[in-house]
Amino acid sequence: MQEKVPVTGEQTVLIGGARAPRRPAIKVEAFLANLPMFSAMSTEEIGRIATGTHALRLEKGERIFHHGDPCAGFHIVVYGQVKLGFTSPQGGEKVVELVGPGQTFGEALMFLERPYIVSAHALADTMLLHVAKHVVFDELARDPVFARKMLSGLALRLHGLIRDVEAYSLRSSSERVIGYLLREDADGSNASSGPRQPVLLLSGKGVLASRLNMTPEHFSRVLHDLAAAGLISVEGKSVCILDLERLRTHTV
Amino acid sequence: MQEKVPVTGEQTVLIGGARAPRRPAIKVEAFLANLPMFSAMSTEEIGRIATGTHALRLEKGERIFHHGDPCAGFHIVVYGQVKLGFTSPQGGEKVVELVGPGQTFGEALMFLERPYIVSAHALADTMLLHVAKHVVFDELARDPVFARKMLSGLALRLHGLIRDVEAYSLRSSSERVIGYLLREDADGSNASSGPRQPVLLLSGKGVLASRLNMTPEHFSRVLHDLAAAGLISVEGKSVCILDLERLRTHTV
DNA sequence: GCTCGCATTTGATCTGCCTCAAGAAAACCC
DNA sequence: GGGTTTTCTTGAGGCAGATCAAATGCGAGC
Repeated sequence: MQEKVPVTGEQTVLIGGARAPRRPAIKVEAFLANLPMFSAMSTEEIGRIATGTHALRLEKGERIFHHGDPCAGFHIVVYGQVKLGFTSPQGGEKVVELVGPGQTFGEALMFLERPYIVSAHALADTMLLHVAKHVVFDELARDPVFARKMLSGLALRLHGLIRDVEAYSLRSSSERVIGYLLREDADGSNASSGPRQPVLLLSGKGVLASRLNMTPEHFSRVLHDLAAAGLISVEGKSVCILDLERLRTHTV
Repeated sequence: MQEKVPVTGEQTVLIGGARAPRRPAIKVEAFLANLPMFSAMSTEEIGRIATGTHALRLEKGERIFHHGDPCAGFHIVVYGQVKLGFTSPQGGEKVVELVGPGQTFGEALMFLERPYIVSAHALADTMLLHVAKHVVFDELARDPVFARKMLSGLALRLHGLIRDVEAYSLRSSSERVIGYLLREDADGSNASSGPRQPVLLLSGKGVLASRLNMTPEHFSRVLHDLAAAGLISVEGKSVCILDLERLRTHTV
């Protein structure tokens, strides 16, 4: 079950609970203040947000919310990983988004009086902060800068989703895999110089395959083919890009 | 070429231009004030928005903006129809969205400092209002209610896009067609009672097929099959739903 | 280390949808 | 109105990727 930890004032939350000393503690205010969304806020404002925030700790596999649940606020990942996805009537699942530390999810739905259309599960032991709708709305009414950041946030999400739609509709599955690898590669420590670092696949290949809209079998084959063509090498969750240029221009 | 009509103060714009008397005239302020987005605004505020608004008239097929163009504001459709889509390097096109009268497009991109990723074309003779970014931003800084509406608007768009992703990834093409017909049917005059009105397909079947992520050929076949099953009847752009219940539960 | 359960790979086959091609029907345009 | 262009339909065949099934690898718990 989810463990709810109400957080007010300057309270410190021990990540993982007070009796597990190896897990680090965080100050909710400090954590919030470091997110882009809240970065321009005064201590006082952050304090007000923290008032409506509580921590959630989830074990691997636990459900955060489900298709049809009402939305009472949005979530921030402190550590761990969350998958958002829908389930088809026939039992199939499609992962829409993977959310990692420092990222948020569920903001958009706060503004629509509708239940969730996707469900969220923890893919690993995960800590979340849940920020209640009403403190967000209060702050939006008070702070135009915050409103602007919120708008940028949603716009960015929209942009990503449109890119996904593009990928799903006019790219082949190997192109989607390549696109994913290149993006992860660029996001990682391979900004420009030095020896190439391998790309670490976050989460299992099955989940990733679903995120890329293909079956695990097909994903495995695509990876195999790219390796056979000498473009990458795969070792467990670690993928080395052997020939960036050829990978970029690879067809079929 | 596009015809730009700067609009300030209480100016009246003759839709279609002053020398085409059969086309109705609109007052920009009045038109803006009737949009949900601006509905709560005072006359003064609407006036400020109108300051940054100009009218555009386009002929069928004309391009409004293109992949890569910078974004200077957002558009509102007064009459006509606009398609948003991307073009693949291999020449293929995918329609992401069809936008009709009273609807807006391009708001999201105002908040990202990035060029358009889709292009927009008029599918019919179309009149648009273009609202410049800066008047929107000024108003956002001044009016939290407007900010809230803008956020709702983006959230709604996001919601629709997620539904599309769901449809693309775990529905078959006939299910997408059925979903489209049912949605159009519900949006139209068939709220609940009376004899069933036929659904009018907006825009050509080719465009619609692309919107639903399938080839025109396949779309034609699906329509044919549904008609053969006695669920609908098709006559040009007019589709009659003969058996709503069976259509809802139709498989394959 | 060993065993169990799950994730991943590999192989064989199937199918939904696309492609190409050609005919029919509208829509457009002097 | 009649010819031209565009859109829509119909047919035949092909392919990317799904499905089903089985083998293999691998980490967690003991």
